[in-house]
This record gives sequence, C-alpha cells and structure tokens, in this order.
Amino acid sequence: MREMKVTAKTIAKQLNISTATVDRVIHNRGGVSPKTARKVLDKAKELNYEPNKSASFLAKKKSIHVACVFPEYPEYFWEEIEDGIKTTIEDVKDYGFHVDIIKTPQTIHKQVEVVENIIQSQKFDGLVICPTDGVPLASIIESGINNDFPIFTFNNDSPASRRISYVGADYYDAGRLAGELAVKLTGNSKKFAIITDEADTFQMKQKRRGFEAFALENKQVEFVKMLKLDNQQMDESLKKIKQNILDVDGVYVACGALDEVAKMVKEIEIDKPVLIGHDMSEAIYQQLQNDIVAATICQDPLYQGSLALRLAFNYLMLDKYPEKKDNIVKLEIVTKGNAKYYMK
Amino acid sequence: MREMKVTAKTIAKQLNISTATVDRVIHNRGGVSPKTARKVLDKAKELNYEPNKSASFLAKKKSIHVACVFPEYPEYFWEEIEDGIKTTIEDVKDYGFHVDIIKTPQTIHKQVEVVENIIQSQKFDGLVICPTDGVPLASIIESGINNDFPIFTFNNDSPASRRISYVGADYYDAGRLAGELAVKLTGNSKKFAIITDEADTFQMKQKRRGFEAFALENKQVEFVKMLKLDNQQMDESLKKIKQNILDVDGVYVACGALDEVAKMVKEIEIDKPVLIGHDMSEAIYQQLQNDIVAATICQDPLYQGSLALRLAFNYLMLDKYPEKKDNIVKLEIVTKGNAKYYMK
DNA sequence: ATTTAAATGATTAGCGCTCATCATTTTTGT
DNA sequence: ACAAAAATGATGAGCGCTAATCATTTAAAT
Repeated sequence: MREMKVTAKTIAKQLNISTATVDRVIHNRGGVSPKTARKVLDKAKELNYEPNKSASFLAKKKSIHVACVFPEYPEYFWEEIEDGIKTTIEDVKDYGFHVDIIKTPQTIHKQVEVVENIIQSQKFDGLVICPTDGVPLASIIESGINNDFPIFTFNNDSPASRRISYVGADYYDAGRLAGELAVKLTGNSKKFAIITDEADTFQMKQKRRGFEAFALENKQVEFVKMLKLDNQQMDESLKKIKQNILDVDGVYVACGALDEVAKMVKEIEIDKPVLIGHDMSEAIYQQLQNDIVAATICQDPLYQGSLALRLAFNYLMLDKYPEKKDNIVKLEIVTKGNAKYYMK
Repeated sequence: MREMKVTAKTIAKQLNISTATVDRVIHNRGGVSPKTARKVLDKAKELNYEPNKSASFLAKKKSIHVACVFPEYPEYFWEEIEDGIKTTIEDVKDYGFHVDIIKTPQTIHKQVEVVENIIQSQKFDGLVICPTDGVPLASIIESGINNDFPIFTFNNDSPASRRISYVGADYYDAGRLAGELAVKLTGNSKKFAIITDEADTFQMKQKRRGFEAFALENKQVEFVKMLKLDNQQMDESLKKIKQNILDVDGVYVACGALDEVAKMVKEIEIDKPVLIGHDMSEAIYQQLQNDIVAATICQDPLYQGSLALRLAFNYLMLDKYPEKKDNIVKLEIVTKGNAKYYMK
C-alpha cells in the first residue's frame, strides 16, 4: 500500500547493474569497483534501502545452534527465566537460530562438566550461561573464547573471563536499595541485620557490601548485624538468628532463604522486624500478603533471559557485537500491593 | 547441524504428494480430500512440522499498515513509549507490517479528528491508539470495528467500545498501591491528601477510588483530603494546596503534576509530607534524589507500547486473536535507589 | 606483444512457502 | 450412456536475497 517498497532490484534497475552486485556492495563482500560501489551506496541511502531480513535469512540458510545453560533450582525463579527464553526462541527460530535449554544441578562441579561437554561435543556454535560460580568457569570460558566459541553470561557473571557480554543485575546496587527500603519502611530506624549463608557467593557479597555502604552513609543507622544461616542445620540456625534479631528493626535477607526467615519471623509475637529480601515465589507472595515480608527486590526475569539470547542472536546471526559488555537490568521493588504482577 | 529441518517438502516427499497440497492442508484452504488431509496432518504432527515464518511472509507478500496514535504530551512519558514501539517496529517491519506513528494534541477534539481522518483515508488496515478520552472515542471505535477496521487501545482504555484489546495498567490498583506506600513510608500515619486536577479523567478517578478504598480498609487512617489543582492558575492553586497539606503526613499526586507539587513541598520548612505520585521524568528523578518525592509508581512504558503493537501484528498478520481482551501491565515502584533504571 | 592473473560484473539456482493456474479424476445430472 | 460440473491434486512462478559459477574486461608479468 502506498509507496513502493525498495528492494535490491530497485537499485539494480536504476543503476543498470545486477542485484548480485548490489548485494556485494551492501555486504562489502568485495569484487566491485569503488566507483560502482559508491553509486550503489549513494542510491541505497537515497532510496533508504534496507535489505529484507526474511529474504536474507532464507537465502543464507545459515543455521546456528546455541546451548542455554542454567541451574534447575530454585525452580520458581528459573521457571520464569525459562518462559522469557522460550518466547525469544519462538521469535528467532524462524531465522535459523536454534537453542537447546540445558538445566544443570547447582553444584559448580556438575555445571563445569556440562559446559565442557557442550564445548567438546562440537554441536553448538555458542553458549549462553548463568554460571553457578563465575570463578571456576572463568578459565573454561577463556579457552572457549580463544577457540572462537562465543560465550554469554547472564544473571550471574564470570567477570574475570572475557565472555562476550553479561546481562544481569548490579548486586551491590541491589544491596543499597535494600538498605534504602529498610530505612524507609521502618520509619528511619537504627538497627538492622543482614542474613547471608555459608555459600557467600559473589552475588551475596555484593549485596552485603551495598547494604553496608548505604548504612555507613546514613547517619541514623546505629548498627548492622551480620548473621550467617547454616543451610545444613537450618532449624538450629534459624533459632539462633531469632534470638539475634529481637533487638533489630529491620532484617535484610541477602541469601535465598527469605521464606524460611519469614516463617521464623512470623512467630515473633511483638515488634516483628521489617523483612526485606529478594526474588519472588508463591511462598514469598503469601508472606507479602500476610505482611510478614515488607518488600522484596526483583529483577525482571523474562527480560533477562531474553536479552541474553538476543545478544547471542545478534552476534552469531547478524555479526553485531553487543553495544555494552555489561547489560545491567532493572531492580524492581515488590510489596503487597504490586506482588500479583510478579506472579505467573 | 544435527537433525534435518523439516519443511513442507519433507512431508510432501514422504507422502508422495506435492508441497502445494501440504500447504493447502496446513492452512486448510480446502480443495483436499479428507483422507489426504488426515495423512498430512498426522505426518506434520509426527515430524513436528512448523512452517517457516520467513518464507511464509516472503511468499505471502502481504503488506499491512497500521497507525499508532498517541498524545504528544507529556513528552518524557511518550518518548519512552515511542522507544518501545520503535523497537517492535524494527522487529516486525521485515514481515511486511508497517506502522505510522502519529502524535496528536491532547485535546480529545483534535484526536477524534485525526482518528476520523485515519479511518476515512483508507490508507490503514488498523489502528493502535491511546485515547485521550475513551468516551467520545467509543462510538468511532465502534463504527470502525463494525466496518472490519480493527482497533487496539493502550495506556488508556475506551472500555465501552469493542476494541480488539487493551494494554495498560489497572489504575484503581495503582491508587491502592499508592495508598499502601503512603502508609508504609510515613510509618503508619493517619492523615493524607490526594491531589487531582480538573480534568478528572477516568484514569484519575480510578486512582482516587483505589487510594480511598485502601484508606477505608485501613483502620489507622484518619482522613484523606481531596485537593484539586487548577492547571490554569497553577501558582495560586499550589499556594492553596500548600496551606492545606501542612497537617498531613503524606500526599498522593494522582494527576500529572508531581514535579510541580514537589517544588512546592520543597519549600515547606518543617515536617515535609511524604510525596507519592506517578511516572518518571528527568525532573521527577531529581526530586527523588533530593528526597522530596518518596516514591513514584510507573508502568513499564517500553513494554506497553510494544505489546499493543504485537497484538495488532498477531491479529492482522497471523490472524491470531489476542488471548486476553485486557492486558494489564505491571505497576512498578520507583524510589531513590532504583530510579536510575527508569531513566533512559 | 603475448600470456597469465587479477578485477569486475552478470547469470542463475536456490532458500521454504504461497497461490493462481492447469490437469486429472470423481461425481452428478440428463 | 454421455457431457458437464465439482472435487482433487500437480505445476510452476515468484517473494527478496545470497553465493557459487561463469564471462568479460583490465592490469601485471614474461
């Protein structure tokens, strides 16, 4: 309808050359005299020519396979990421970009094994991965990259490696935000506790640092207790924590145990501390509705997974290098009132 | 790589028929005996056949034009929506789906004029629109729909009309959320004010109702003052409001004047009320950073625009009717700490 | 000047799907 | 029984782009 669409043919006709020559120029594949090339380029600009992707992909018959690797737990978290990934897969598969989703046990040992297999197998042209632990993976990523095997990280980085790009949150910033919320939601209180666990991953360290940094900058904050949850002896450990938080106004759960801590806090009869944590699940949703958890900080999981894949797609199919090596995603604040939007 | 891709040809070969017949069956375009049809369908399922979109679009050479209409102000708000829309346009234009962005003055009169022109012009196959006011547009939408001219609303609905679908926030819920934040951020205070303006659009009414409903359910809330901002005599009006909010703990700006109110609140020397409003802009960002505005409630504008367009795309290009008539988008809470993620 | 190679450009066969058109078979009417 | 119509299926020409191959011109080497 309306203005004719401009194709390579349009340009070719106007310049009395063949479409093949036009194509050669557009993708500067060489074999064209500078003079002709100039003319084509000028005409292309004049007519605002853009090659049609559908036709291009069809003709190229390029087929790319990447593996998308992430842990299987916590299920509620990865389920959402998977949804986002699947939507994107739908979008790109007709362009010849194929993705195998591979979930791994969360032990880094297992994950390393899986990744090594993927690279060895020669079945894939690239890897999109959420490293359980960025450190041991760094050298593998490094050797992958050296062998022209592109690797993209998301959700958790392997900063030491030369992965093509990272998509995920800034966890230091997440900690700071938790700090801000803690202060605001307790009515400018003074006493806080942070709960982490023994794993003390990079993510968690960053969160803790962020929270502490915020506390330091805030004059009215009196102290921040650091409490460690023992996942092996959860019950014992929670009991200890319970004793330890009776005198605080706010508790920030930086590890994945928000629901467990919430259950414990629920039993505190008077002056329950304000609870702040991360991520969303059915259980946490309930805790928000019951006013046990005051707020939880989320990152849009749908977006995260799909962006990582899109970057891989652009790189492998369109030879487009990502604009940024670090793609930092939004931190979103979820409370009782908007929690439902974060459930499936 | 690996498993051969299955095309219409694969099926045709295996059944000793032509690809055209396969195509006929797949799109049940008739002209095929039930027996053959069954065989094709079975084989398609067996091989997990899915027609390739690129090839399909290329061959169909269907070209669809829709108009995307929204107000030009407030600029900061629509700029972001436009960004989201443009990204989606990039995604779909190679499938022959073309979009003209048309910004209108915010008077409903003008918008109605523009819409009538669009429909009359016969240049478009559909309309994606943010109605300035859903009511006067309802009858136009109605007649459009009756003439097989599909219309999609977003951001602001025209609920009385039979638009194909709506994408946007639930403003009643937004008001409730504001109420929750007001209570939480003032440390369970009792006295609040809502600021609206004379326009008192559907959106604003809903927000107000939501806030009031929340207040009613909350025993500790003592009163909620309703204050009206006079946009014509802004300065005068703000002065009055200033007098009126000296005794409240929290102010909810339900209209678009968050920054203006913030500037006024800034001048209050002691016991500034906690300010809560909507949307984000450079100015509001600054007010958040200066702790004048405590929180603002946003809807992901990128997503909103692009979803509306995608629904139109699915409907017009893929004959896919939207799963839901009402697509309610997330409400996001923005404070000092995560504000930067909401800026471009 | 002649041979050889490099540079430049045209031709052409698809990619997978759609659809108009044509060929063949089956059904129906008389 | 036959012709005519309806049902069924095959053929083939693209859609716009890519890339291998071939043809021609130009420059370099002997």
